[in-house]
Amino acid sequence: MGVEAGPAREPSIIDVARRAGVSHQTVSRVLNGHPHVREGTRHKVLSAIGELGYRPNRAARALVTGRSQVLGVVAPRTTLFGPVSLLAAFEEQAAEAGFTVIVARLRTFDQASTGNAVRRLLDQRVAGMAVIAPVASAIDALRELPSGVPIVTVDSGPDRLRPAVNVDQAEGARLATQHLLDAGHATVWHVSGPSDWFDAAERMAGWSDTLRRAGLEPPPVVPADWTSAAGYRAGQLLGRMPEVTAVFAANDSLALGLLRALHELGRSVPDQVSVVGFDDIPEAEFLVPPLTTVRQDFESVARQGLDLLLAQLELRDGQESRIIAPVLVERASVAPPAAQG
Amino acid sequence: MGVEAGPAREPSIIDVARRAGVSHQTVSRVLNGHPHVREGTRHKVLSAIGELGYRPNRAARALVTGRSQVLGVVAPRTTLFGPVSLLAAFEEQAAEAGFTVIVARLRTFDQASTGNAVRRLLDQRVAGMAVIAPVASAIDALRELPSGVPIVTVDSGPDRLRPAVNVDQAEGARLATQHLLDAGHATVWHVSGPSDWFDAAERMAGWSDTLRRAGLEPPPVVPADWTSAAGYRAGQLLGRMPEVTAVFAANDSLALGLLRALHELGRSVPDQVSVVGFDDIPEAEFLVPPLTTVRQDFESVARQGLDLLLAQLELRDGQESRIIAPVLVERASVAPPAAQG
DNA sequence: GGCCACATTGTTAACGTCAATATTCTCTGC
DNA sequence: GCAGAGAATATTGACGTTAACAATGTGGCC
Repeated sequence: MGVEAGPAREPSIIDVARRAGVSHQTVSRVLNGHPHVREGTRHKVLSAIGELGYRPNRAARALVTGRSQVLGVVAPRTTLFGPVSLLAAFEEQAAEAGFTVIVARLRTFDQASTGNAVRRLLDQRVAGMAVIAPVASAIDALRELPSGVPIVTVDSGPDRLRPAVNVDQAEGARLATQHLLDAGHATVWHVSGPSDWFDAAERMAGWSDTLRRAGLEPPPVVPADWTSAAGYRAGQLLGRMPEVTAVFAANDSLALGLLRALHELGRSVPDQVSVVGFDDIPEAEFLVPPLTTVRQDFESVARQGLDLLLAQLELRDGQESRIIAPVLVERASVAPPAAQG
Repeated sequence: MGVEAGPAREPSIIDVARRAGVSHQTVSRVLNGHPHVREGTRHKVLSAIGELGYRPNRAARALVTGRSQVLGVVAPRTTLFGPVSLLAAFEEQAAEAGFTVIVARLRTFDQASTGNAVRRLLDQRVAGMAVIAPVASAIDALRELPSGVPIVTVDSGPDRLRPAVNVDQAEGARLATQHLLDAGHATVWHVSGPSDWFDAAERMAGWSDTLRRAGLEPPPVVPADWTSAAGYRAGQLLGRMPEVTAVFAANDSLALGLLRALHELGRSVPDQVSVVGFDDIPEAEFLVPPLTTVRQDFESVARQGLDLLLAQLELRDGQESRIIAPVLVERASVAPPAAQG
């Protein structure tokens, strides 16, 4: 049957054309769903493709069209629940929309690393970029960069220059703080995230605004980072202050460390101290006590971010920034303050 | 100065050549570090590259060479600490080695989804693939697939057919179990992960082997998945059994749920019940009590996995499977059994 | 039955790069 | 100062695809 024993080159559009008895351009038309292909012809081509196990060469396609079906994502190199969830959701949804995703990981958010990450993605000729860089300096670095491609910032704070998708962090903080006030607490203390993170700043702002709006002067913030260790230290501090009856922790890991410190100090939660976290990590429900917290819908953030990016790519409408509302998840770590302060 | 107002086409190797006053092939030689380029020429080319902001077109390069600097990873679509850490480490190290990584996420591990994921990566003409699919069925699916490219399985169990990198899960379980026995417990109970996961099976095997080697018949396994919810349910069961004084949980999330249940049942940890987890999630140290657990070095797993893959790509030595030893992290959740059982 | 419109197919020329093959320098040795 | 051997550079031709354009077929209408 004239079988050549070649070095197993992958079949090309030409091989398919030969087998189907048409020109390679007709194959291309079938591949790209162009009109004006007779049904019988289309069928012949399709079966040739099947028999040969042909798969289009994306490099060749990208070369000739100058476009790629690749999206880049800049994401922090961390195992924090928020960024991880968001990234996974974005990757999954981009794949469903037919895009390939490449990720540039960021260990630090300084100008140089951010610039390098973006350049790496640009080197890959990505069609567009989503930036998950929840730190102001990283977003600033973007400003300096000659982009050339559409960029969306996701969960990285509002941006006057680019479309952005964000969870309303301040609103989440408001929900948490107000919930504690509504339970009857005289005021609410706050253990904050690292101050250069946008979410941390917004949560802090939402917290203090809520207090002020209730006619209260916010107590001093306990600064921390996102770790349980920092939460533990904060708890050792706050737990020794009898006037502290309600604490809003900037995320669930902090709250977890806080709970441990309060426990060690013999301060019962929620009887003596109420605690609210942020994120709703899968473990939150099973802490002692089950943690009241604020949930962010990362699926939705990812979907909106992708949609925003695609809107830019396709030059269609819907390029305005979007805000996602968080939601309070009530569990057992909040109660009215004990009668005797 | 003869500036053309074109549609801002990206500069090509030809533009660089023109600017440097050499042929495009010379530019190519400089780009690829070939010998026989005069120092002065190299310098001219390099500055032309800088002035033009030229970046090589990878699509063109991939097209002509038939190779790509892209690695594919199949990874579960989850926020579990283990897979997430491993994936992040692999991505980072691959990037350092000059490779681009694309990830195919797996929601379920059945033959069909695994096949699709692999095919998606193959469509992208990846040079090699790392598979993080800690479930037997997924690894089986690989066997059916015409690969064409080197594949390494990582943290997915030993594989007779392919090189693999794994943490010695059984050894980790042995460390945990033996540690509890050494503390004086009569036996050790086990809350297992989902039985189709390789790690879960190995940890169970390591646990029961250790008991048998100590002359003990393993008590019934409490089956669970990886979630805190399942750990909580297991704890409600085990906590009611006075003879249970030591529990090895297949991961830290399970242990966390377990701790809550024990706490609710008034069983003190570690005074009445000792608990050991697995993974050493960042929160483990701040649970009540701080959790003794087994740490896996995912950085190292990723490094070995990448190295194994590159060894195959470059047809060099070092293609044998590798095993990474886990390590016991002692904290406060283990103590000798109470005097009165 | 001839002509026109349009549907269908084919042909040719890029896209940017590297490999293979020429060509032109630049020495070295005598 | 000329041959010959390399070194250094240039020229040409793929790679697999799509776009632009050219060519052919097909039917309807008068």
